[in-house]
Amino acid sequence: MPVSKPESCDSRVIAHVDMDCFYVQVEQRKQPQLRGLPTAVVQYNEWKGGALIAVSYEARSAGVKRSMRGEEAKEVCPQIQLVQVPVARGKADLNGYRNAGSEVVSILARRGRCERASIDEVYLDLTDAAETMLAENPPQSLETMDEEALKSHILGLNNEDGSDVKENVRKWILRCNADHRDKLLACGILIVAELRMQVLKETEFTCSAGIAHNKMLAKLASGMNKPAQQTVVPFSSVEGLLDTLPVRKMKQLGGKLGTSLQIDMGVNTVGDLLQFPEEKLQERYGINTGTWLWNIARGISGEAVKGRLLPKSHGSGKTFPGPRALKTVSAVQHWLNQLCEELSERLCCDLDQNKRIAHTLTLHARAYKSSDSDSQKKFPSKSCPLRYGTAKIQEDAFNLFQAGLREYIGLYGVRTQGSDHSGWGITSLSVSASKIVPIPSGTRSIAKYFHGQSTSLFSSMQSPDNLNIETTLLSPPGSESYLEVNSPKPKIHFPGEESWTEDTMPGLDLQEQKVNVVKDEDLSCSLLKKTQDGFTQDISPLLLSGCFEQNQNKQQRVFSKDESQFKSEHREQKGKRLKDKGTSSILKLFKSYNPLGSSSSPEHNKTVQSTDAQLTTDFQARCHSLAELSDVKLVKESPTNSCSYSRDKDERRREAWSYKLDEIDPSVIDELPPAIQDEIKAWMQPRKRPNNIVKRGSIISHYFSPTKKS
DNA sequence: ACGGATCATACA
DNA sequence: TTGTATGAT
Repeated sequence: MPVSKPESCDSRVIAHVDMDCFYVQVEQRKQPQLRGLPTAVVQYNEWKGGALIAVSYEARSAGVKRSMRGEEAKEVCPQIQLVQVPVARGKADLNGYRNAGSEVVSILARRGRCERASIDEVYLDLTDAAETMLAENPPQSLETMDEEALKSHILGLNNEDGSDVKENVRKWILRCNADHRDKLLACGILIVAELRMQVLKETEFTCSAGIAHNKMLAKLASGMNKPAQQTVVPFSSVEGLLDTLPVRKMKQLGGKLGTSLQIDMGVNTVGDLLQFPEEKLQERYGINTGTWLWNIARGISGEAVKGRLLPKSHGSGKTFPGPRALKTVSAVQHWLNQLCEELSERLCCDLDQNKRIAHTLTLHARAYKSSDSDSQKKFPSKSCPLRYGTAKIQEDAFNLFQAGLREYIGLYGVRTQGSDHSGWGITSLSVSASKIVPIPSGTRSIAKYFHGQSTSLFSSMQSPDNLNIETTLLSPPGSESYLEVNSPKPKIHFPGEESWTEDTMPGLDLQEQKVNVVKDEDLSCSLLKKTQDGFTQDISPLLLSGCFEQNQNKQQRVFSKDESQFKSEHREQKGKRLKDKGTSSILKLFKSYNPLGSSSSPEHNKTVQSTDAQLTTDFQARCHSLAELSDVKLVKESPTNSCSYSRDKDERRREAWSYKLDEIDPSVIDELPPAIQDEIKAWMQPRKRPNNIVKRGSIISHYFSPTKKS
């Protein structure tokens, strides 16, 4: 599982920053009267007071532990304040925590490459910042030092009794005779201390950090002194640290691999690993894992800090434990609809804020069958191309579920028809969106060029007639749904499944179907909200014009053209772009290259036909997605969920932009038609000069301000 | 048949 | 590529 990578440089400065009981802090910021009190965040209050998912340090002192139930926590600590996770659509809603995590990331990313490792953790590569500081402003020259830096814990620094600990730390940091690596770490201490103070000042959240020469050690260190402290691992203390460290404390060794090391190899501490030759470990655990084990025993870990501030996938899921297992297909459909609503909303947020499009929709489910205890894991996950629009995602997810169900039932050769429903149930459902890529850079500016903003579009699109056109496509509940469910036109093909018919499609009991009405208020992109609020509409033109066009004349679509047609059409559009104001010429362009054709066709194949050698599949995929985007349904916004940050919205958006722009893959541009390339290059020109983020932001806002033309 | 909901990554 | 398994928080 773990893979060893060559150590790129043995004196990197890596930090791991971990928020302290993050969910609790988020809730305490919302309710400041909870600060300082023993507090826990709990979800699903129905059963035994709900499960604790975050516990404040005051509560921990009182003996409250994570994965206690709420009632249990009350027994141990009667004064404990239990705060429930927000619920939306009948499930836990973590958006508040995600957004709070984004606030933190945007601060921590200021001094070096930043990798968002989870909702409340990041890795930082501060090597460059530390080297720069060492060259220009070495710690030795410091006359004052932040209190926060002085509170650092430095592993291996012996604190003799009676000696002033902070004074020792100060001396260690200022030490002139330190080797280069220690000096770099000293700079890291100062940088991280400053970052943590900025986080506290700007978000009111405390965090802990580890500072070391690689990710593994930094991660290890960040957990050693919590909360609100930082720990440093100098090179000289690595051996002693690992020697007595239980293997399961090491990241990646907390599961089966760690257990195997203990049981099969008698390895209890990381130090115990040292006695095994590399070949022995490779022989037992494979070449990659073996090498990795041999390296980590020596404190070697070459894993790079990835520059990634955003998640690579979005998922929405829910479990239905035991008695709450879903027993009817329409119950499954109902919950799938809820999950897909949430997913769709988050995809819209991502598109709005980060200009990214997801390409793959995946459904995962778990099922149990009472007779077979092992049947839990076997429900297959299925995926398909992702089409934007809540109703489409719902439709596709449901089809994926049915496909999985057929396979699952086939696997067990079950043929229950109605009678034997009691042994069956779906115990978990989740939908996720992956393969998220940035929108090709030039497209937006070009689309913007083609149509000026038209605020009037909004009102027309929000008129009731334009809403819920697609909801009728969803099979209605009740008996009709039954038929639909049990003899579906297989929209997704699975090998070896051709022979299945409705006779062998028994499925779950349906007699107790509860009507699940597709709600009229759907959730929409915040881009609508923002524009209504008078905020910038910077990404709107492409989307809105696409939606507008779809609503105007849905049938008008063009399929399969070759590249010459693609190009000539582009030239044509470019020639008369002024006349095209209000229609989405660029979108037509992209649609014409949608290899899957119109989404109104129920058939979407799993395999993309890449017969067209002119364009790379990557570009085709992007065209496809852009075409699909035009089908986004526009509807009213739910008041419960806004995906914008709570503060400094505009500023953060701009920050997100400068980050994204840096990430544009130049090769993408090369794949565009020459004429478009020119436009993009002209557009990208100015931002090459400044290396300063503030300056860059202003340039970007110049180019993207809705009031100016590019 | 509860540690729930999300994420990431390696491997076949 | 898709689906599975593992691991972490």
